[in-house]
Amino acid sequence: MESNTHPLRIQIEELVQLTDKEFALVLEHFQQKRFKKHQIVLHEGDHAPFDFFIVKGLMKVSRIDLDGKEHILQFGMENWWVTDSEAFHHKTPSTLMVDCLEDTLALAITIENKDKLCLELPKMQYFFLKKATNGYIALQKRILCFLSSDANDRYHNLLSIYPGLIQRVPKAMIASYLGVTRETLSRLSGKK
Amino acid sequence: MESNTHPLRIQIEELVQLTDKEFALVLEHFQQKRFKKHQIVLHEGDHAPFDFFIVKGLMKVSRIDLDGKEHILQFGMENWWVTDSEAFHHKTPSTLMVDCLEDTLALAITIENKDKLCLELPKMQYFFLKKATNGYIALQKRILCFLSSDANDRYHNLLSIYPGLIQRVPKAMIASYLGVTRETLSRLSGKK
DNA sequence: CACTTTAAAGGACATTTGTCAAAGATCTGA
DNA sequence: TCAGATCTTTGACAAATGTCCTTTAAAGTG
Repeated sequence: MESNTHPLRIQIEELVQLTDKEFALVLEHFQQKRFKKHQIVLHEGDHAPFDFFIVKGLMKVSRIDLDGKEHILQFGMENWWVTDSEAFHHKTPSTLMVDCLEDTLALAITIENKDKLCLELPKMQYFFLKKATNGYIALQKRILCFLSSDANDRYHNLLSIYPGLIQRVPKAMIASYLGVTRETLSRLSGKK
Repeated sequence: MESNTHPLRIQIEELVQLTDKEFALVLEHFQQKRFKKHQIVLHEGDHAPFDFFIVKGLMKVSRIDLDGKEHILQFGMENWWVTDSEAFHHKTPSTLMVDCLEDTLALAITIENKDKLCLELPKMQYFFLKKATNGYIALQKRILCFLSSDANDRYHNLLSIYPGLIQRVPKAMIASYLGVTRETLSRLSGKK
């Protein structure tokens, strides 16, 4: 892949500029991973050795509750970062499951390499700080959506956050992300 | 206040060690602010010039929706950080309101001083990165709570996140934080 | 202390959402 | 292409929650 058009480089350079050499250094800290559709990337209870930058494909992060119902915390498509954040950063057993909804190509980084990269290239610590801050803001918005919007509004909000997702994911999973049953989501479809 | 027992220093030193001189430098980037109960610290639509570290007192962050209903995104008591994150970091007009539930003493930092401090003292950038990451993890947990728990579970979850809050805040506000009406919360009180 | 405001709880009823069941539609792999 | 699996929609009913209202208690104010 041409370095200048590498999706990871494009994302980083939205926040900080890198030389070719610096980006090469960044890439050295990642390993490329391929997963097949339906493959489980992280089992609940396991340690989470990687944070994944998705180059191509689609993953989901979810939890199965005591009644066997799946609750979807996050979808990850191209250019999204996906992991169990708590397990990854705190080295605790994962409470979430990560699996693939499509064949997926990802760049994987360990917490050790992430810390090392931040020390070697302080720009990258700035990059990760901005990404964490923006992630925090995005989750605040999702919470406000739970507080103030009904399922219909949340559905339309989802469409704007994940353009194209609706064509790639069963509606039952969309419902799970929204916190309603598939029946409720189905009844919503009639409404604007 | 004795420097070694300053609440801000205690919080920072949970993640990075500081010399007396370094902590003095940190403090130089903040200004002390006092607010009275019911005082509005940030009006919706205004710019958010400060992130507040609460030394003493209690604030809330909320939004009033089109029907006039208040939705509470966050409470901030001692040692919590409070602002409209999006408005503060992106310098956009605030979409949230911040006000005081008690007389409050806070340390206020501007985004310019925060950036400057991170450059002067890279440890502090690391500190803010860890805080942002932990904040992200906490919000993920709150979202999972919305997805998988009923209001009763969310209520007990709130009690564990904000010990002592229940004694300081009207139940109607607790209900607003949980995303239910005060009547529903009242019915819950009977259940374990 | 008296007075006003605010908070809490509960009842009655309407609305929303979940649950369970069934049927049709779509996708998928041999 | 066919047959099984998965997905989506719909209906009937139950459960949860919201809305509106009243009553009582508690807190704040002059």
